[in-house]
Amino acid sequence: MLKDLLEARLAPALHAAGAPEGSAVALTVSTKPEFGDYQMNGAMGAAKRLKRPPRELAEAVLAHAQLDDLVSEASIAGPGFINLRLREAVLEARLNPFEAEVLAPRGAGAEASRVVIDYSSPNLAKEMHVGHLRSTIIGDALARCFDHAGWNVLRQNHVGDWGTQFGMLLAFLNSLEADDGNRVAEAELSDLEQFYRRAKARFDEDPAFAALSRETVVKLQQGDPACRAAWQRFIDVSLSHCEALYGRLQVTLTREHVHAESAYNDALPGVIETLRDQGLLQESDGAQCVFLDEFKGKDDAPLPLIVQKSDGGYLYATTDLAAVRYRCDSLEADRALYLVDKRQGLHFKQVFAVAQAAGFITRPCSFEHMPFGTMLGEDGRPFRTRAGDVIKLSDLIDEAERRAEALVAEKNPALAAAERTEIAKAVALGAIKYADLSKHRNNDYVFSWDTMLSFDGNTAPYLQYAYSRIQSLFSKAGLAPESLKASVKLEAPQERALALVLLRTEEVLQQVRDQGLPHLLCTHLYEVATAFTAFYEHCPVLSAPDSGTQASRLALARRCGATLRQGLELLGIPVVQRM
RNA sequence: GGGCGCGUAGCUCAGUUGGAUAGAGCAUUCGGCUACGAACCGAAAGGUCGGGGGUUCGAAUCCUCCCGCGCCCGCCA
Repeated sequence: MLKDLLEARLAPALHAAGAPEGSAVALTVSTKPEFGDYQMNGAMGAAKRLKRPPRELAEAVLAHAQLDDLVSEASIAGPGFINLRLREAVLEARLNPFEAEVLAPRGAGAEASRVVIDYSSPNLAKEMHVGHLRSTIIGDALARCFDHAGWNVLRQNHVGDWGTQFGMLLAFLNSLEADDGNRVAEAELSDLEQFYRRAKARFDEDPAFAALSRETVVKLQQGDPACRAAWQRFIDVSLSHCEALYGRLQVTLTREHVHAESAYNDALPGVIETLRDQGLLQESDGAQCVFLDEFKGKDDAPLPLIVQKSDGGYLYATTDLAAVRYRCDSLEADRALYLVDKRQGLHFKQVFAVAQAAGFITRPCSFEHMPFGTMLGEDGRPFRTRAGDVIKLSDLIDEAERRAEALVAEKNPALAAAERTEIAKAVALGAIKYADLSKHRNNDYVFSWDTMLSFDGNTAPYLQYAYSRIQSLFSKAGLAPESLKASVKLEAPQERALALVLLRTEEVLQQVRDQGLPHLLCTHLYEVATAFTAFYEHCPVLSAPDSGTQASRLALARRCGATLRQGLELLGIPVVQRM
């Protein structure tokens, strides 16, 4: 990375200039072009700690730094900024062997570690709805980013397949089958949402049925074979629904990534046992709880994590503790990321703390809740239909594809129907995902069809468009991008600016992995696309002044296209040749 | 009551962990196709970064106190 290259020279220089051990170089991208490419801010911070004039320390840093081969201009500005401008030759050298850096995964490199990513994790009792979108999309983008960097990624779809509502559903299923026979019941399951609603209605109206439901839960949990078989059938149908949606969304989750709640059933008594052995368990109002000093409730009262109900039943805290154990011991993860709604922040803080206290974390593994906010409608309230119902994911995708198709037809009427549909699907998918991924996940965000499908600004269609323009260059030139042998020679300022942005990609991906923030990649790709259009406006490619310039510009365009395609792919968004 | 998070341009959002004159995109106003894709580009205008105080060379960012909103806080997940 460019940044590493400079830091490797600046860190020793900062030290040699007298800065205390561990002083940050604080190298950042320059805020303005006149400040060069990168700026080092660390001299000022270090000077403060040394109580020395910052400019003087900055001068000492420059005196000690060996930068000549990398930097064409290094100057001190303001209170003690060090502004650096990289040599074109350095940029060119790193730009040209692009296949190795951009296209090929780094494989078992420096970061070859194992990361568990817990995402999507819908409840199988119901059909997937927009509430599952964020975890699914953000988690999948992160999984792709870690994959690309050579991590061993262990996707975990922690689906909800256990719990009280399954008693109700199974009881309802049984009653339908008693009435109508199996075939009809299968048909009923084709619309899970409606099935759930009907079961719930009966549960609320019919006390006998409610009682039956509760009995059914007990039978299920005791392992009654008939009950288990019906449950398994229900789960299979529900999982198939999920898989169909994952397919439409081009999400990389498959059945092998499913590690359901029920998979931890056998481990739950052991969790309680260990907690008891560790002396962490306390009974409170009949429930088994863990109280840790760091968690306080009202009036400094201790705040429990309840791990076993007074009736002996286990809770999701118990399951999550078992999952921590499994992910640490059996999966041998180095990091475990939980893409779960931010409302569960306290829950995970407690679970991770209890797991630590109980010794469940037996090896260095960082457990990280990656919270995200709620998807809101344009009225600022949680995104729902007019009637107040949750919006089914399948309906959302249908609507996006319908709108995208109309849009593509309007913008490019010349396209044949088949290609138009293909493009519309790519645009729809990009719109849905990018709308979500381009915002900081921690905040709630407002869902808007118009913003989403807009072709302007920081949107997926804009990026897809930039990519298709590059492809158009190559098809007009009548050559395949791979066949190009020329290397990039940077001359125009727009070429240089584009090169610089492209070479920042790895830095950005590093941040995405460190912080679990895919929106940083979105922002970066948008910068790539705008830098490309500036280049495209000012630097004729096909009608370049000479063949050398043309070849160089094509090589730069190719590199840019590869970065856009790769970047979008890491976000789970497809590109198209034409649109 | 306690805890967590949020509050930045009319709207939707960034802000690289304390750095230079706070940035984009929509929308608005103006300008650019006999131009490799105008599905584009350029320009203008738009701000007391919720408010006060503090820390220092320097604060949207850190500390503190208020205001407003959201969420969480013992047997749902």
